[in-house]
Amino acid sequence: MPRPRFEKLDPERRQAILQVAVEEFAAHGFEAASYNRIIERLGLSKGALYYYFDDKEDLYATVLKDAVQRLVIDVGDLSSARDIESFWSAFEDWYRRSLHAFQKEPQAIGLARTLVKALARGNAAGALVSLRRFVETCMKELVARGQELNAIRRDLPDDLLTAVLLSLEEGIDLWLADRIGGMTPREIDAAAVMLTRLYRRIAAPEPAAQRSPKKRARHAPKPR
Amino acid sequence: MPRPRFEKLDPERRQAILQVAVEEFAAHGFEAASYNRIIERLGLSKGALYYYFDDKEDLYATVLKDAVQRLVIDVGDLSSARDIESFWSAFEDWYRRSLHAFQKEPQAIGLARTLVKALARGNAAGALVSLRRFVETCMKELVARGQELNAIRRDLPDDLLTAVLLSLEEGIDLWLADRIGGMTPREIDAAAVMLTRLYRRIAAPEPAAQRSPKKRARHAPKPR
Amino acid sequence: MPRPRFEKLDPERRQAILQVAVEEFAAHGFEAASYNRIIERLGLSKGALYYYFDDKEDLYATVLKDAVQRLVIDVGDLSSARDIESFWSAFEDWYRRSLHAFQKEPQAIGLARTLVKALARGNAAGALVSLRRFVETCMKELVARGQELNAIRRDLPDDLLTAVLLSLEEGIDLWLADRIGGMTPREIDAAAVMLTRLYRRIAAPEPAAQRSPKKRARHAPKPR
Amino acid sequence: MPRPRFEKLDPERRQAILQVAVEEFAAHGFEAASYNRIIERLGLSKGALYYYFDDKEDLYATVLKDAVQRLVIDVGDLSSARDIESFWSAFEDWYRRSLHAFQKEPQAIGLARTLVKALARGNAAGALVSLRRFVETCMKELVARGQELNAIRRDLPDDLLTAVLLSLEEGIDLWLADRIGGMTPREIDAAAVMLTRLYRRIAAPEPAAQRSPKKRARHAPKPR
DNA sequence: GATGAATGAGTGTTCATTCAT
DNA sequence: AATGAATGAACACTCATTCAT
Repeated sequence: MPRPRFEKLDPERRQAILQVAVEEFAAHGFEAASYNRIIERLGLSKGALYYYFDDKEDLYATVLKDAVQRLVIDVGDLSSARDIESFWSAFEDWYRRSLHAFQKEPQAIGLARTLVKALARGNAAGALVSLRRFVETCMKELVARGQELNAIRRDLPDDLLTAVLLSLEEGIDLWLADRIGGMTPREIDAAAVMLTRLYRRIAAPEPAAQRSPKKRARHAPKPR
Repeated sequence: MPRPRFEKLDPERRQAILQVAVEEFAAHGFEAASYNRIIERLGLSKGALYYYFDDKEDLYATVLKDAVQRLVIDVGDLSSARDIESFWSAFEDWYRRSLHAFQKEPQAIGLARTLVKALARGNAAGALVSLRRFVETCMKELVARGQELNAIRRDLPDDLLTAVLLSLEEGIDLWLADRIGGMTPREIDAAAVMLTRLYRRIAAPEPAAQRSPKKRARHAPKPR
Repeated sequence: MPRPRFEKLDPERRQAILQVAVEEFAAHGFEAASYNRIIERLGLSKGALYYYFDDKEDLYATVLKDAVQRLVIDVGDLSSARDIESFWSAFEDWYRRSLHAFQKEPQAIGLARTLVKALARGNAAGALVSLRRFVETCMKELVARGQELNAIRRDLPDDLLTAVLLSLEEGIDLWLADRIGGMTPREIDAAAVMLTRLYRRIAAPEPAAQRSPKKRARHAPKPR
Repeated sequence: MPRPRFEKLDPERRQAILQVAVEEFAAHGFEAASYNRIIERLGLSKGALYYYFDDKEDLYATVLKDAVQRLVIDVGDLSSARDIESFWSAFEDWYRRSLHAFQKEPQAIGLARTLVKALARGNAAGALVSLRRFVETCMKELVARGQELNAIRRDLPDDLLTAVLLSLEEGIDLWLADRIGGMTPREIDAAAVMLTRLYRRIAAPEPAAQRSPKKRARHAPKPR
């Protein structure tokens, strides 16, 4: 399903194909992207791309997987965190490195924005399935680790927390897309701090236990 | 521009048309929705729908406007708030009433999710323009009022705050879409409280001034 | 065929209908003109125009006939001409008066341009037939009278002469359309003179007999 | 833009396509011609013609360019003319050769008639642009050369002269369309002479200087 | 007399995909 | 291994015209 002999292509050609595909998918999303347009822009024959990829979806999945591999490297460090602050500073560190990576290919941000929608499609039947599993796994591990350390709340339904974090990412990406290209390294560092705090705001546990119980009761009766 | 003689149709027929259109747009978003499919599912002839609507966009705008009128009633109460807590409790109240309204037609939540994307299209030239202006105005007034009362932060770039709030709404809608249909009134009340707190988390000002400055400095160096 | 009860309408309403129709046909020609657009712009019901006119073609024919009646008044004076010069000066006089008439409704020039093409259509089956006969008759009489007086050549096949004169009119109309609106009465008089001379150039007999016979023989052996 | 891989088709097939397209465009003009009808008459699938041509306009432009290349060969000889008579006899010579060429594919005359209208369309944005430039250049050079030699008048506004010459061509083409197919070579030679004289009548300078000034004044007061 | 809802074939164009070579 | 010609359903949208009321 993924891609049979695409791997054997010389890397240069391979990159060229992925590059054009990234642009198309980033600009229009999966559904509205045109396989034909990609082929045309690449200047290769109609059958050629079908020789490398089963499908529009297969190409999309490949593009995504490639981008993920290049950009979202080493999320794993988070597992070394030992308390709340070290968890979030590890997150911030990873996020900062990610932003720097993204700055080098800003159109990949557009790609990331399409991800959520594409994975949500019920018909993500083919090649996207494994990618979705991968993303979900990463997410779950990150959340689980955070919850272990009391860095991430437990009071929200799991899928709501997930949905909210993903959509937050989407909104941030939308905002970043137009700006990251023109940012200085300094500004990117600052953005990483600022945006991490956004994630933390959403994800952190209720302050209840740490503050006076009265106060919490006053303005935020517990859900459910 | 909006819709010429559609108003005069007997309400039953009118609702039937809007109902099918809502389903299509909610399921696929504006771009991917098929005017043809709507016609087909309604069982009427090709030109018939064009007799009522100028355009695919016109139909979409009509569907949206109709939904907005039925569902997003009286946001205005927020302006009566006098301090932070009354602002958020007014918000919560409005949100709860909205959720109850949405429960009666759960597919409208899908519609709402398409809104942001559709309005973002630069070419929202025709019938959507006034709707976009309306939504933007509402949003701005709400934020402005909140900031006046110190209920909403001022430290984020305006457009980032907007983007984040809108995407949060999208994520919540996605989560709600599958669930709201089966909720009891009680559960809806609880959800309103819980979700309002999510918005508040994102939107509230930094606690800095109210707490000991050291604490803030420890885990959240100010952005920029 | 022509139009059943359209005549009974109060003149104001009648003129309004014709006015809009003129604009549409002048702007797009018969084929590309849209009956629907005319109806829409008039703001009346779909069936209404079909109540007055059998057909798109019927409306077009009516519009033309009306314009002809208002604008091409009294060509008849030409028959009073007694020699070559008086023929052409009568022509010039008529042409000048026509131009002044056209200046008051410049869009009618656009209409005139569509005439030739529309009449040429083999399928001018319906209402256009009588109009075509009328135009042809006028033309024939004018040419016949001119030939009687030796003001118009006899050496060309009849239909070629006709075709050439009509197309000349078309070219001139095309040129006039953009300009006549902004002309002073003086300029219109001058244009009438200039343009009459164009028609005369094409239509006048070969100078042969009046000049030395050698010259003619040298460069223009008679056709057929 | 023009046509990508259409050139590589085996000439037979290529000609078949162009032939059908010529017929359609010649019969209806660009706007009213139906791309669908062409496809249908060719018996190929919907997308097939779009494989060869970007557009309806692209097909039309291709058809025109092809016809121009085969038919309007070597206008250039006119530049060798040294005086009035040699200018017009060169013109006549070129015209005769053109007519002989046209006789072999009489429907191309219908095509030529559509040319002017199509080029006049303001939106001749795409493939037609270069063709329009070519035609305009030819025309301008011809007129300029004629004026240099005093073979062509200078007393008319440029655009009027152009409009009149083009429309004359249109009228002549209309007349020729039905007849050229059945003409003998002899008749074609005669027609070339006759028609050249028509062009000359329109285009030649006023005889003023050669005759007594009184005479001219009598029947033709100068325009403007 | 007059309406206006309805028709359905038509327009040009794009789509992802297949398959004989 | 690779091509590129071909497909045909789908797209949004317009057309002149009809007919029950």
